[in-house]
Amino acid sequence: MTAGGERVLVVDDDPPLQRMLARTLTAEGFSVAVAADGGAALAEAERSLPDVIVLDVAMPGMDGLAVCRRLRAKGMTTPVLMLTARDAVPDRVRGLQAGADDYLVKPFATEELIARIRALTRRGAPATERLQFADLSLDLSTRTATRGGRSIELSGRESALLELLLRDPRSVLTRERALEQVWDDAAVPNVVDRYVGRLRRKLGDPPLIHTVRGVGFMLRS
Amino acid sequence: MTAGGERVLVVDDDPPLQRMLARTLTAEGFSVAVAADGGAALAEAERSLPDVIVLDVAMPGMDGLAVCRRLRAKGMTTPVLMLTARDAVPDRVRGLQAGADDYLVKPFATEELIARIRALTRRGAPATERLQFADLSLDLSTRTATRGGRSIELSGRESALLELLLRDPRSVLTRERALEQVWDDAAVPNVVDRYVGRLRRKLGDPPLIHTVRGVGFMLRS
DNA sequence: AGGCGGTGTCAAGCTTCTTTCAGGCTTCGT
DNA sequence: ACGAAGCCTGAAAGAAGCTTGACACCGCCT
Repeated sequence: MTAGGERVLVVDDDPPLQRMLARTLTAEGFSVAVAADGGAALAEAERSLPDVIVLDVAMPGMDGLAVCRRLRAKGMTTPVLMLTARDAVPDRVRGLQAGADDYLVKPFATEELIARIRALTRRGAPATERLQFADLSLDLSTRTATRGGRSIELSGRESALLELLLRDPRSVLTRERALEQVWDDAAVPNVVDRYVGRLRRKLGDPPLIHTVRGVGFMLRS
Repeated sequence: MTAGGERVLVVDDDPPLQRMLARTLTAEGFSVAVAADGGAALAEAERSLPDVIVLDVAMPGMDGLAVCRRLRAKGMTTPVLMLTARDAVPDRVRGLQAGADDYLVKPFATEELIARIRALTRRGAPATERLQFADLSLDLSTRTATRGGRSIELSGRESALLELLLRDPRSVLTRERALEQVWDDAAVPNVVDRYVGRLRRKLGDPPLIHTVRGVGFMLRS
């Protein structure tokens, strides 16, 4: 919305489509970066922290679903718009479950693509780098938490979980939601407890992460 | 699913579809309210602050687009999922421009509806459900009561029982009703007394829970 | 190869919650 | 004032759920 326009990362392995998207989006005032495969996409997403990612499902190597899961696992919540050639419902569902925020079937009208990107940037948290609560803060780009001046290195999962807690302090994070957001659906629920434990130890006293028995965990002073 | 499921407002003028949606969503753990036209939808949305609104585009009187615009004009940012029978792109674009967050074309797979609702509820600020009476309030999602600024952690049963009292203050809650609502039918009636006792102790003075001898208990200042 | 950090699994130990019982206490009717 | 009925609460057993140490596995770097 500001002078430079929102930054969009386009991930697609098809050069003509890349060019088309880049041109269209630029013309609409977005500033566009392009990545041609999953690995490049992850690297670029972490480096430049775009406002939206437009992600093709079908790619050689790591496909769009995997890229999206990896992003979420790293704790990135950047809105993802998934592009696919297939229209079968199970695929659409899988896309959303992988953590995508929206879904568009090829071929699409460019107007619609733009409207959807706008909808995502409008509602998405503006790619905040830093989350805070009480004397705790978390820098997502470096995965470093700070508590009372002391800085604490976190692993990917630890940071993703803490982020989830920080995005909604004083409200309960259920195991289900944590599993869904931070892990791929196949993990055993206990893994959440395990990581909560690690975070508690790392974050020190007084405790900030509270258990709500039978429900989940919560951040509160 | 989760203990305090997300609240969904379904707006549709077609009773069979209403029923279908209500049943499906309830089964998935959402708590569902239904409105049959635009006016009712706006009123209900303001009253109950749902977590997501599922909105049919085609309705007599005020249509879905208008409802959505009115919501946004009032400053409500509740995520809106628009339902439509038409698949033409211009309509989809108009929906998103009216401020909808997502769009689904009828007929749709219920799985997909659910996946999309989940994707939307993941972001929105969780309008927490809060019950109040006198200087006492209760947040169901965190099971925390507040009395005169002092916050009090409650266990599952304690919170459920207090909820029941708070939903109907100044009217008598019989043991039978409490057993029926909070316990499975097999418990001995004395459990209720036991829990009333605990609540009284936790909530402190002056007492709010009064005994109505031979009948049950009541909330009153 | 070997070491290392990060991750996922399991099971035992521990804490907290729930329920029951029984005896003391209060209230009500006579 | 007395007895009966009903209410309240301490103690303790049992259940449910959380926490944590130990360990296996993986990918990565040396």
